[in-house]
Amino acid sequence: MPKRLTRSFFRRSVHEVAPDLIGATLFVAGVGGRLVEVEAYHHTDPAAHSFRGPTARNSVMFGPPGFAYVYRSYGMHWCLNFVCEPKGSASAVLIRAIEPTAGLAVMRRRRGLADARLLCSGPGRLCEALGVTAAHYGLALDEPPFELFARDGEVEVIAGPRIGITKATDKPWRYGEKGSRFLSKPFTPEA
DNA sequence: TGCCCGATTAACT
DNA sequence: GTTAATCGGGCAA
Repeated sequence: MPKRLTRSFFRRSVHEVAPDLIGATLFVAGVGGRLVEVEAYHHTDPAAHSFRGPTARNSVMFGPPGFAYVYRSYGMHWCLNFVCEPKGSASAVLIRAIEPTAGLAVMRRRRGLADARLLCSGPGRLCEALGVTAAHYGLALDEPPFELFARDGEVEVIAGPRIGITKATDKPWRYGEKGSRFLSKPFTPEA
């Protein structure tokens, strides 16, 4: 039986937590699956929402680790992050893709899609499939409706440049499960 | 107050 | 490969 992840799991460097999340299991109200793609955002990183200091939108990032930071992207999608590092570090991990394992019927209905591969393969897509909205902003990740379990067994983690950003694009802070069919985009093979 | 643009997605050509 | 959809945050004025 996989071990349940508690808040202390997130009290480490975002660059340690992010790869450790690959292969972990996330459920939101019983719907979810295996995390196969995440990105790390440190407060010293120009691409991070917390880079310019606290605002109404990012305030939860400046709080203690183990809580959900949810924001609206492009005026139409929700994106889910896990706050990491000791309180005040304002660093978080963006959840980018999930391999669906539970609640497939619910996800298909919410997404209006049959193909399991496209249900959760992107930050906006997985929030729609899991029903994540502003209502989840600031909620603890070790309490309902969230359930998080550590990865069980071996997982091959690969890193690469982050997606959809214009700053610090050279940093290899996107992490994923090598060869997964559920990534939002494949990892480019190293040169 | 106004303007620009984004940690995206789906539907185009 | 390109682009519309869609709107709040952040910064300039």
